[in-house]
Amino acid sequence: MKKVDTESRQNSILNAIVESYVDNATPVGSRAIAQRFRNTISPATIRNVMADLEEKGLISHPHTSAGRVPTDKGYRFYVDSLLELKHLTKEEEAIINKLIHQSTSDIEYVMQNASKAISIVTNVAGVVLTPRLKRSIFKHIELFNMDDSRIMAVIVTTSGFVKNSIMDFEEHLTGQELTRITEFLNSELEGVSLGEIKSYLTRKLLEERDSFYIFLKRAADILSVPDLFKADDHLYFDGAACIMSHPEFMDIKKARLFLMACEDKKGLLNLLNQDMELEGVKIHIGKENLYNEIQDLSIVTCNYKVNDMIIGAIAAIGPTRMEYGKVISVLKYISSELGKELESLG
Amino acid sequence: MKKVDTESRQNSILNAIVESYVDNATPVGSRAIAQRFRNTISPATIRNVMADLEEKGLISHPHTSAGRVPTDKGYRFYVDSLLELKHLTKEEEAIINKLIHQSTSDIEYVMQNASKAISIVTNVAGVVLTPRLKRSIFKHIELFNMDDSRIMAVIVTTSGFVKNSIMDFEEHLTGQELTRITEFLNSELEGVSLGEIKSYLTRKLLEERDSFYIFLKRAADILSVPDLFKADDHLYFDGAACIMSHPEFMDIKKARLFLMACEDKKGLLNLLNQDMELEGVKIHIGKENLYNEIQDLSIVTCNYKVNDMIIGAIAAIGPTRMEYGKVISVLKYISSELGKELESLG
DNA sequence: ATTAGCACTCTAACACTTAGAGTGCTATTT
DNA sequence: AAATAGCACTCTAAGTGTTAGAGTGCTAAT
Repeated sequence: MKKVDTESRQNSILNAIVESYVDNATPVGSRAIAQRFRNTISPATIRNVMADLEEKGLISHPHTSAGRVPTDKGYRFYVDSLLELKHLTKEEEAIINKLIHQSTSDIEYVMQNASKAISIVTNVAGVVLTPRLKRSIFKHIELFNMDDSRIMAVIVTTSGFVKNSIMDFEEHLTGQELTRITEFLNSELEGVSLGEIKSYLTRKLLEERDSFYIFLKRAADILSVPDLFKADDHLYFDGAACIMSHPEFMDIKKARLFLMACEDKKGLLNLLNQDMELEGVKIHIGKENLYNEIQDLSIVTCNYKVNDMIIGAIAAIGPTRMEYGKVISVLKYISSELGKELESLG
Repeated sequence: MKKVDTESRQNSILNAIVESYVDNATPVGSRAIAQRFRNTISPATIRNVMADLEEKGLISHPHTSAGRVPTDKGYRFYVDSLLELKHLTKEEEAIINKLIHQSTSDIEYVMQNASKAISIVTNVAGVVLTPRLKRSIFKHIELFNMDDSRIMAVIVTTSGFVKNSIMDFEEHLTGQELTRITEFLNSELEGVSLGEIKSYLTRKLLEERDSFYIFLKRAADILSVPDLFKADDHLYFDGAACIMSHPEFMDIKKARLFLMACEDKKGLLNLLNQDMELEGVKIHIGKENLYNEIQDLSIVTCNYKVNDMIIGAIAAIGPTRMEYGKVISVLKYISSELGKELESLG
């Protein structure tokens, strides 16, 4: 009899279990798996393998005599080693493109639609984090007096994002002075990321020692207003309703906990800000490593770029039982399309 | 025997039914009502009155032998004629104030917190519509060249709202020209609402016939960019999770429909924009007159003002069985606090 | 090493029963 | 005439059995 690689058979059976469970949301039995293998392996054999997988902690029994269900660890192994990406259909790409590439210059609208696109195509909730200002590249600044004691600054980034901030400023600057400072900053800061402006100007300050110093200092003071780079922490969310179509949320209690997690902007913000730094798609499964240890919830995140610069992140939130292969592909695709759209707006 | 006013007794019994049902979410029987009246009326009598109320369509039987439940029509009568406003507790006011009067100049944050305040205090979902630009009063404008073909306009309103828009403009204007136009607009438009700017300038145009005409025309052209007043259609939403604590959403199907209604930004936007025009609190009960006829959902809306000018709206969305008296008071209070906060930011 | 066979377990579904809450009607009281 | 007590009736929700079927784990056979 031909020798079978135990390891690889275990893997392919785990793979089958996960996929069957993701499809049907019902514990999967040995018979069902055997059928997936066109009965080339008997249910009894599969039961043995299942026992092994259970010992490894990759699957579990809800009750003595029910089928098997993947554990968090099982999903983890699946996404790390087994999973195959699923290509998007033409229709899905069309839906996404239609939503994202609207001919509008309204970034808010694009973001909102991106989150909607995620949720429609993946059938789980979609989240979009606005472009991080600190990561954005300076394009243009304009300063002007609002009244005697307040200056308004308008900063435009290469990704088309506009940030304005009103600041109190004790000493009144004349329009001329402001214009000079504006011109100076515009010529000086081109291509600098907003996050670096402060240190950039400080460095400049150290170099300069002549009459220019005071002038430069003033410009730095204006831009050091704390509020200027704050408040770009908006999350766009969509798909709360479609989440409810998953059978795991038959129990309202669970549905509620899920929604609470979705509404926890701070937690999501932290997670996205962290994940953003890492390349590619990141997956958080169940209790694994979430800020919030309560429920059967997975989050898949992916950053997006403008002109090859990481600038924000998008995510899908759903039950641990989700189509990871598809979700990953969708996020990658949307990330790329969103990046393109933002470039065109910039 | 003393003669009893049938009408007024019917009313007070309806009142008791509604309030009991709102409290307990369970069909209310004659015994329970009798107890509410400290048994000054017997259950049998109440049954007779209930039969009358049912004939009038104000209450109904879920099943032959269950208690009574208010119909949409019953709620309508209740809110129109019977309802007593409920005062907020000091604690509730404190929660609201803490959320709204943050010492931040970030309007987004204030709006988000206002929606959260609604949902926390009323235990239904809260919605806040951003200040309508068209209703806002012009305070300041700044125009500057982004590059050869694009001008950026930044408009500041008295409510502290800042709107910026980038527009393509065939003919290049020099910085000087732009500055002159800016100065002109600033002196000319003070106190005009953004919605009236267009007609205001058109009127001016008709009056003027001299060399100033071209100049004025140009200014009008710049401000007639369609995008400038668009895109202030953001809704802040909070409380999807807390909605799930209501027993009417035990059935996931209903929960889902409810969430779908909450996510229907367009529908809500329409409703809020309409209601905004009317003074005071507006209530939409059940199938009564909602854009969406599917479910047991009520929406209560209230506009808010800045400097006595109606400028936006807030709303509470929940099951028809909600504490109208409280919700109304809360919306009024939050509307007023939100207005104050915006004035202080302006 | 694999598989067939079989005893065993657990659930989900269905039928049946029952307690209790509530109604509506009628006769009685005030 | 209006209010109420009394009572038969209805319907639900909860509990109890029962059963079919899906699934397991073990052992013996291949």
